[in-house]
Amino acid sequence: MDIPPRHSDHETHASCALRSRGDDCRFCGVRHLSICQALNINELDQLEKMASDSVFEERAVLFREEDEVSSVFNLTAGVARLIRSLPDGRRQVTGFALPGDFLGISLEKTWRYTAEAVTPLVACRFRRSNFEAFSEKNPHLIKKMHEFASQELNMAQDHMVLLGRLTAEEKLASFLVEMKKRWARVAGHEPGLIRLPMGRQDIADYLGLTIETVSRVINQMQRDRKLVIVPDGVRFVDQSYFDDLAL
Amino acid sequence: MDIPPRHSDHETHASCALRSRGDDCRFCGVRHLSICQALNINELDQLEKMASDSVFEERAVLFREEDEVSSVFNLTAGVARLIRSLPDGRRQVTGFALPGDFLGISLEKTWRYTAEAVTPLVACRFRRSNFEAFSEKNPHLIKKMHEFASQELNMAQDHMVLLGRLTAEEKLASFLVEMKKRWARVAGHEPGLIRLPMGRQDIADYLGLTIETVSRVINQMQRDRKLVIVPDGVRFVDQSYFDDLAL
DNA sequence: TGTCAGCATTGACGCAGATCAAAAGCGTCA
DNA sequence: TGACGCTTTTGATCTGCGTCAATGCTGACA
Repeated sequence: MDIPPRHSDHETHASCALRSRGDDCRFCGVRHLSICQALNINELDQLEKMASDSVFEERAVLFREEDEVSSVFNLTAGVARLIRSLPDGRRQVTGFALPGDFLGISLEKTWRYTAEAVTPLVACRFRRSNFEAFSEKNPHLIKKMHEFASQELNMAQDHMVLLGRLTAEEKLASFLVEMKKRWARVAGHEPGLIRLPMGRQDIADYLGLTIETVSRVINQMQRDRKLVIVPDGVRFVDQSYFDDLAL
Repeated sequence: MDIPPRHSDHETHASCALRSRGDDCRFCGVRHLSICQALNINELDQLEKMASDSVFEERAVLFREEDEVSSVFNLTAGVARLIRSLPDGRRQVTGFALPGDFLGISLEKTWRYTAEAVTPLVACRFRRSNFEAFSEKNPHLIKKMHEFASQELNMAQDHMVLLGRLTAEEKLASFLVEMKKRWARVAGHEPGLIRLPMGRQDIADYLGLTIETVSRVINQMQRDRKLVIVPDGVRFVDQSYFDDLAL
């Protein structure tokens, strides 16, 4: 796969999501979002020596549920879906990983979910053994990882409320508001366009709905002039409608 | 509230669930289950000096969502429900805390859920500031807390699958199997009786169902000779039925 | 420029579980 | 012992979302 060159005209455009570490952590575009924020320049240098950039094309599998955790990843560009599957094929997307997100926070031996690239994707990769040894020597990195895990736990609990108690309309509204906030964090400002690189099926599996219901609800929102559907995302027309409905 | 005396005849009986630390962490009945397992005798001594036993009666609130985290808790006896509420009164029980569980693992400033005693309850209580200072000096405690948080994150992800993708019957089966496993861990052996100290409404709010559906499904299971309903719990008759259905 | 494959959308219909309502247990206390 | 309050159970009915099926859209490639 070819990595397109960097652009600066539009931070949130798909082709620009591919920013890599560029072999120097000091200039990493997602450092301030990632666990690396816990490290000083020296530690960053050390960590950098263990890192390698990994590139995945769309649909590529980063790792599978039950696989041994041989590497951990710091996402620098692109989007991944995190999936738990049932034996009969039912799927639950437990989350979407965005730039700055860390995969392997739990330091367990085997992965508990599958990660697949939703878009072309770049990740800063560490061998698990190296990373664990490094974190062992840097307690404030562990602390930071714990903070990240706590944050994830919060999001997981929010998601339980969504799955257990919200209507289809509320689920969609919450999802769109969540994506808006998360992209804002990545871009550093509120985006006009809410990028939705994942397909309707992924959204359905994230929200505990069917693809038909997702489609119906979003299109109804468009008919009701709450949003407009654009290629690769949506644009809010009536922000307060979403604020009122979202979790 | 009076704390009934200790019994030894039946570990899982309600009245015996009230075992406290007894002012000496070394003899704590839940040490091997709790984060304290990370500590050696010296550290345990130090921590003990900061601990105080807190007793809550049934229905008492340990803390509320949004409250400042002034204390953290190590549950030594009893059961608590952890609740997130929506403005309109809808509730999601995000979990049940059993002896050995730690409340406040995330070290955040405010609680993200409400905790209420389902049964009379004893918890080992630490002032947050003390506990945080202590953990700062004991990296392996942080590591252990991170392990516990990771474990919770796993359970949360399991629960997302349950909420998003399982049928009512599968949800109930999964819940009962989960409670059986958790009580087994606390008791140190597989209990014949699966204690369910929480009411039907709590179970419904945990599983994303209504109380009527919970009641119907459990009673149907009894009619189908899969289990028998007894005071304060259930007893499996057809274990393989549950193993097949559960997540 | 046409064909094809993979989504997404739309419509008709069905059903699992919600809602509404009533009755039955069951522990507490006078 | 009986009355009260709370929880659970059961029944009847409704409905939000799933299921099934067809059609439309878009981008890739010949």
